[in-house]
Amino acid sequence: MTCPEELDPVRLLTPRAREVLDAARVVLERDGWDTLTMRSLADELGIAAPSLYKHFASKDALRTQLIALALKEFGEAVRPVTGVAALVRAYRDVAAGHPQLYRLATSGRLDRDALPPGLEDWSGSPFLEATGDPHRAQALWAAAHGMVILELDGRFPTGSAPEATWDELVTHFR
Amino acid sequence: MTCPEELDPVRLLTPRAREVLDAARVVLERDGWDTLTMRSLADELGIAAPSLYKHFASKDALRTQLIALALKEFGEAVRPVTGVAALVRAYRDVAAGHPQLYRLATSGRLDRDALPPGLEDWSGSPFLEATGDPHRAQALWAAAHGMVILELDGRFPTGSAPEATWDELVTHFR
DNA sequence: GTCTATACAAAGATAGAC
DNA sequence: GTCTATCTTTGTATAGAC
Repeated sequence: MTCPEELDPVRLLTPRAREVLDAARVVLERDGWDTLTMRSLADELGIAAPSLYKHFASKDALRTQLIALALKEFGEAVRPVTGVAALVRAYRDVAAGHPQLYRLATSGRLDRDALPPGLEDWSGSPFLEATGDPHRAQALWAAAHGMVILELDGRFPTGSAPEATWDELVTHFR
Repeated sequence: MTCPEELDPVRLLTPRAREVLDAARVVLERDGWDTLTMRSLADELGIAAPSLYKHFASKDALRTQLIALALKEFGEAVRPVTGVAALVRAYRDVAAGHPQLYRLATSGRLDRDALPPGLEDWSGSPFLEATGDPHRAQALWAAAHGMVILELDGRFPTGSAPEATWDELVTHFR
């Protein structure tokens, strides 16, 4: 289930810029955002660092594109499912599959003006559809995010949250 | 309600090191961790940056002390309350009162070997007491953390989570 | 415990040629 | 679109005197 054409953040990029973006994802997942440098990204592509500035004006512009791409893909990943339990399961899985991208897209302030208008809402709308109520949707999303991010950061004493904890969460919202 | 003496991370610091730590909190809340530098911290104290290394071996050592201090203080803040609703309320309030310290203490990996043994568990134990079950406690903590961190980061469309969303969360766990 | 001076490293970004 | 060369800034940390 793909996102509407007008929300697709990649649609205005040149082919080469998309290649750069793809390489950035690889480096991001390998190293994390803080240690992704314009140099390491250039190395991944086999070019010199200054060449990147022909495709993205700054590292921050690249970051914005990655976040927009994440909103699109995460939204697409959870959209096909039905019901709270399946939604939470899909949300957890897609985050676990792209941990650094998830972290980048969901942590810290968000520069909404730099995103395609409507993309953020579209990305979160599956929670509204699954719960049928805005506040319930927000609470479920926040709870799922809390579980995911604590699990990614290894914050649960056992190392990762037991299935029983996830089950507990789903039960409360069903 | 204070934490047990043997868990207090400050107990081994010199008086001057505590002053440095206090100044670090001020700078942290003002600027955030990423832009807290040894120079800005020294400026706050009115001394030269290299002088700080007489009190803390590295910036990372300072970070560890701040995190330990946060676990202690957050644990103390929520301990006196009784019941899920009051716990969640207290948790939200203490985080909102020290947003940067909360972020530092709860985001990213945690170097558990550098903390006083037992402090992390002690800090989280109010959730166990309020719910009476380990998985339920974990789920409630994760949900509360998700709400708090998304609120601190301005991730809810309205800017902060509506009271109705917090109420929704509490209702599910009561 | 504080200072000055300085080393050392890393990162973002620009200029201008090809 | 890519290169080389370079600028500029910033930050952690050490050495050694006072």
